[in-house]
Amino acid sequence: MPRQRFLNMPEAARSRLLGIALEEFARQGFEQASLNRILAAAGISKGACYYYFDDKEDLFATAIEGALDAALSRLRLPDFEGLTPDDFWPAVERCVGEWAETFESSGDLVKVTLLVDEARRRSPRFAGIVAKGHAFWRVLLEAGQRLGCVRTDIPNDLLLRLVEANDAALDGIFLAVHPEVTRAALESHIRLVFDTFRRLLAVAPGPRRPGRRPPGGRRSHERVR
Amino acid sequence: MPRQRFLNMPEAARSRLLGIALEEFARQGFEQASLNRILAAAGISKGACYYYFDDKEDLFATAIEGALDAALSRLRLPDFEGLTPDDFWPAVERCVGEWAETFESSGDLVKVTLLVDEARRRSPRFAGIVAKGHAFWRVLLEAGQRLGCVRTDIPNDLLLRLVEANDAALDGIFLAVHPEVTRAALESHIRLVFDTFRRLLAVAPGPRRPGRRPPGGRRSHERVR
DNA sequence: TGACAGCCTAGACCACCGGTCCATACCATC
DNA sequence: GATGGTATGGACCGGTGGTCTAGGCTGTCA
Repeated sequence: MPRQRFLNMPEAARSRLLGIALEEFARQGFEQASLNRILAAAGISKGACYYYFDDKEDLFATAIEGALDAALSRLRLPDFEGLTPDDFWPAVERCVGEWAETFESSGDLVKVTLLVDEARRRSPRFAGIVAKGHAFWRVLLEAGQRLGCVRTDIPNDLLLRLVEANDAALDGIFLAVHPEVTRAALESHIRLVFDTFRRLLAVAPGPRRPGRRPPGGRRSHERVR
Repeated sequence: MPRQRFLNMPEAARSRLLGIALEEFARQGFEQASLNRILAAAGISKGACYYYFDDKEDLFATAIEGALDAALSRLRLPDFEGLTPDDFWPAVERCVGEWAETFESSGDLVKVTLLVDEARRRSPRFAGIVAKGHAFWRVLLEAGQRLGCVRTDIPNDLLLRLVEANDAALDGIFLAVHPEVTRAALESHIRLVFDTFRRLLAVAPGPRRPGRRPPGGRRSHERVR
C-alpha cells in the first residue's frame, strides 16, 4: 500500500506516475519492467519513489488496482432478483455482451486482466486485488448456484481460479492476435469467453453421447480439498 | 539450444548440472532463479556455463526439455483405431487415469507442466518445447474430432492453449494444496483435469436448461482468427 | 624434449537491477 | 531570522545476467 503522502499528492502528478508505470508494466510484465525507466520517464527520483511506495511491487499494485477499479466501475451486473433458471444464462450472456460496447476500442480490461493474473501468480500479497477482480464473477457464480444453473460439485474458489485462468489465457491470445482492438473482434472474443465460462460452470454438462440423454442428474465429482 | 560441446560432455556431469538447474528453476521460477546460485551449486564457472549455453534461457530450456521428454516417455496413448464415438471419452478417461499410476508419488509432470507454461508465457523462443507438450493432447484432440466427439468450431491451436491453461491452473492449485503428492490426491486431481477438458472440448455442450433437449445441432461459433 | 595449437576454464569485469541512506532544499510556523 | 518537519536528489550497496581474456591442460608435431 502506498503511503498516505502519495494520496496527498496533487491528483494530476499521481495519475501521471501511475499511468506511466502501468504502461511500462503492461508492455514488459512486472519482472522485465524497469523501475529506473519508469522513474526516468516520470521525472521522479529514486528517493521520491521510495518516499511514496514500499517497493516496486507496491507501485505495481497501486497502478493495476487503479486501472482495475476504473475498468470494473464501467461494468454493470444484471439484476438477478426474480430471475428464473431458464433466464440465467441468457441474462449472463446479455450482461457480458454489454462489455463489448463498454470496452469498444479499448483493451483496458483485457490488459488489466493479464496484469492481475501476473500479480496473482507472483505473490499472495496481491490477494486483495485478485479478489476485487473475482468479486464480479463471484456474484454471477453465486446467483447461478442459487438458481441451480451453476455447478456446486467443486469449491467456488477453485471455480474462480478456473474462470480466471481461462479469462487470462483467452485475453492473452486475443491481444496477441489483435494488437489493435476492434469492436467486431472484441465481440467475438467476448462471446468465446462467455461460451468457455458456461462450459466450465454449467451444472454437469459432462459427456453426452450424440443422440442420447444423460443417464441421471448431475454427475457427482469428488471434491478436491 | 546448447552447443554441441555440451552434448559431448560425460553424461553424468551433464545430467547433474541439468538436475541442479531444474531444481532451482522449479523452486523459484525462471526470473527468481539465480544462475550464479545454480553454477555455484554445480561447481561450474561462469565461463564454462557460457561456453556450453547461449544464456540463462538456454539452460532453462535444456533443463525443462529433458524433464519433459522423460515425463512424456512414461505416458501411453490409447489406440484410437477402430474406436467408436461412444468409446472415445471412456478411452480418454482410462488413458488419463493411468497417469495417476505412472506418476504416483511423483510430482514430476505436474511441476514440469508449470515450468513449460512459464516458458510459453516468457518467450516464443520456447515454442518447440511447448509444442512437445502439446503433441500429446493434439493426438487426443484430432482423434476425437475424427470421431465427432471433439468440437471443431474454433481452431485447434486455440483449443490447445485452453487445455494448456487449464492444465497449468489446475496443476498450480494442486501443488499449492498438496505439497506432498499422494496417490489418492493425484487420482482425484486427474479426474478433475479430465472432467475440465471434456467440458472444454466436447462438441457443443453449450447451455442445457434442466429437463430440455438442446435446440439443434452444434452451436456455431465465430472463429477467432 | 620443446614448440605449438586447440579445447576448455576461472574469474575479473560490465551495465543494470531494486533498494537504502543521508545531506540538503524547501517552506510554514514561531 | 531560527527551527523543524516535509520532500527530494542522487551516491551508494549487493546482486543480477552476460562478456571477455589470460592462461591451464592436452595432444601433436618437429
